Amino acid sequence: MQKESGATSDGGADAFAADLLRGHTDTIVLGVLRREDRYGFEIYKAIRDATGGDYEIKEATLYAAYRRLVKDGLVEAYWGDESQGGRRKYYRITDAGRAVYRRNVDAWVATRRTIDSLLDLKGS
Amino acid sequence: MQKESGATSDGGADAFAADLLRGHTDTIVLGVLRREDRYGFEIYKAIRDATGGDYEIKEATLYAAYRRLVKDGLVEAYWGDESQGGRRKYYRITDAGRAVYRRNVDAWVATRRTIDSLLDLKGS
DNA sequence: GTGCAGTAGTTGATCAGATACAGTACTTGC
DNA sequence: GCAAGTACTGTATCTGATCAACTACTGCAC
Repeated sequence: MQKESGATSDGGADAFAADLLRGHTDTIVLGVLRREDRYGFEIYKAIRDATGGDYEIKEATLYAAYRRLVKDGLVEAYWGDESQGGRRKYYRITDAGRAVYRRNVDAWVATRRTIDSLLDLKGS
Repeated sequence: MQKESGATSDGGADAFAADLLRGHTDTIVLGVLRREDRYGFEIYKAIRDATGGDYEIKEATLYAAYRRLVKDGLVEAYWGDESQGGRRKYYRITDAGRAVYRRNVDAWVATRRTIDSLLDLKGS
């Protein structure tokens, strides 16, 4: 964060730092997959669109997250129908993934409360 | 994050990952200093106590943050009265620091909203 | 029919923040 | 005297995010 905090300088309208979501990427991906299987690029677009486009998790970041999630057994990957040409790798959340997701949501709620209290923010 | 996500394994009661606050440390420190000057260890204790003790930002993390904030001109450091023995380095927030703090709080609110919507959390 | 934009996936190098670990130095209580 | 707590600092390492590049296919405009 604070890449732009040259304090007196800096060009004002900084599209808010993506670093602020750091650590939550895995949970966000699990959250998207919780409803239905999706392929990588689709998840990328879903996240980008869900935030009105002013925010995106970079592709490289997401593909790294997929690798991590597969390695940890939280999601499973399988290739989609390639007859149409463009290959698509789909991801499916596992039971272990759902369990971790629930725990991470709880952790997020706790984190949110912690930061809010440290910044003296009560409601929105 | 997810250091403990051995999925099927892992010992359950993981005190929530400090990594989740990653990127917010500077803002939290500025938030503490916004009211009055404090010395390093005092800020550490304030954060630790404010979260009921189940969470802490490690000393090394905070001292690294202080260095960063001073370097960026967001806080100023000065040595306290050493006649009493124990040396204490106090930190004072600058005008630039207050400006960055306000911007970062806005960024945090936006981030919070973004994650909430991605995780389908409406209220608390 | 070539080039370009968009879709889709992937990798290697690098950066920065958080942490572990280790250390210095002083104070207080036993 | 010595252990525990206060207070500050530096170095090394880990990890997640990002950049920059790459492969490969599709569809469209020129």
